[in-house]
Amino acid sequence: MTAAAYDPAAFPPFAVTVDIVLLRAADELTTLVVRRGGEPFAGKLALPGGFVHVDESIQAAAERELWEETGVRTKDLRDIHLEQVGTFGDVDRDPRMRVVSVAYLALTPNQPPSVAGSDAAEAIWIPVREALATPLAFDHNTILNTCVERARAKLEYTNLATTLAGTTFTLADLHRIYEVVWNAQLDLPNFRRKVLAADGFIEPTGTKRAGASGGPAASLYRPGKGTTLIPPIMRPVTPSG
Amino acid sequence: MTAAAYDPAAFPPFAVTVDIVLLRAADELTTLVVRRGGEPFAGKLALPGGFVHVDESIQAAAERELWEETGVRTKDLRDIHLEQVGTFGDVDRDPRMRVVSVAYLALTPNQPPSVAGSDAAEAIWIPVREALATPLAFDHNTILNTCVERARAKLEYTNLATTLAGTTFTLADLHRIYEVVWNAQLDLPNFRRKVLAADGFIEPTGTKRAGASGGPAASLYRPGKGTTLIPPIMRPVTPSG
DNA sequence: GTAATAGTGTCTGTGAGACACTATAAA
DNA sequence: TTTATAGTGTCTCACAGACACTATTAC
Repeated sequence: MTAAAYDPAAFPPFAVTVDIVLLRAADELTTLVVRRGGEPFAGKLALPGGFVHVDESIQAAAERELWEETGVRTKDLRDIHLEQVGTFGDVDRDPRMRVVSVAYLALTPNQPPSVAGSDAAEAIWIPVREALATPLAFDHNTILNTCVERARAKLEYTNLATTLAGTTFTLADLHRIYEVVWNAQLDLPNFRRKVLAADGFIEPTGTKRAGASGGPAASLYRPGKGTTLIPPIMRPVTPSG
Repeated sequence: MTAAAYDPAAFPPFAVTVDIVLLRAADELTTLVVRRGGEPFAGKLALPGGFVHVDESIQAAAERELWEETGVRTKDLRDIHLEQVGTFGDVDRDPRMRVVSVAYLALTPNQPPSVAGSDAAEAIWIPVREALATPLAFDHNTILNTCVERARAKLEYTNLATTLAGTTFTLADLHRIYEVVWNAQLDLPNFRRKVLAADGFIEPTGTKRAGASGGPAASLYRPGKGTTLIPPIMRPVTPSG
């Protein structure tokens, strides 16, 4: 990084974009994609995203795009999770010019806010399984796969699952989220004990919520103050996801 | 990411760089820095790095810079570890223009290859502890800290430590590396059993190496085929690093 | 011999997983 | 009453950590 290299005429013309993998835990793990109008990859599904402005940080660009394209604001719902996952910069990933894309993982509760942004009319929720089986635009299959794997891994040792659960939730809700994201079965009694034993993971609200089809009302919890889970909740070996 | 946004006149002028955090486990965890000649931050220490060329991938740029600035080739020594950690893109991180930097973590054995690259004359190995206590150029303190934390975390559940150990090593060598990187004490007998029980972590070479000051000759091992450690080797709680 | 290191044995506490069981409420 | 869910109890196995102990080599 010598001073000479900073000659404005010398540096190569790069464009920098952000791409957002927004996930929610419906009946299965689901992500938001948009259908592309123009070339290249016209008609193909793509991750929501866009250019980083010259006067905003990359993180700010990710927040802005999340809002513009999906209607999700990071300030909503006691802070949506938005996390940088990696940067994808192969030479030919965009056929028209050199574009470096920074991928972000975003998580939202299963009751997503109204999708009302400017580009959001094109937004479609589809199962991750289905999206990965479809050829997406650019290298978005790789990006999606990387972000989903990150999300799965972080459920083990962080309280990220509470972001997918919302402001209040039952232990059965949280259990379902783990099963959906990991596509695995977890013993509910053991899960309860583990979660309750993990310091700072969740806090009791003192209220209860009646179930839909019989059974006692379940205690409601809210996310705890902690962020790392000690001990972690480990994925079953050989997950089928 | 609409087609109109691709107007060559419209996209903002970004420069993209890579910065390398190269670590080795000497008496303590040590990193390679360079002293800056020109402004800004003239005379300050900085991470080695440089511009991504327009015709090379970001990963390729990281490999090239690692070679040019530190003399380390990823092909050497059964593949030096080189891994993308994160991208730093605050608006004012470079006072002259908008520069987005992709940070890479590189690990090398304690016998570093001859530092013989073009810019390598300026390269200095200093303890990470010391580097973090020094104001480095740009946001390199943040980058260094992030990369070191990544390295520490990955020792838990990957065989990354073997990259710091070299082609052959004793269990005592590997033990020392964990203690140095984590700045913690680990019970050697238990460490031995854990490492030997982890499938694919290390393989016996069948040879032995005599110690420096007494004691029986120690068995030599080489890195195993596996990459993930099951079960993981957990850091002691409240590490002092 | 003494000192240092390689390597083994063994005990204890904790936690993961399996699963039986009780309690409560809707239909 | 039946069915579904909330929540508890308990047993077993595996492993982490502590630490005593033996074996081998340099000096």
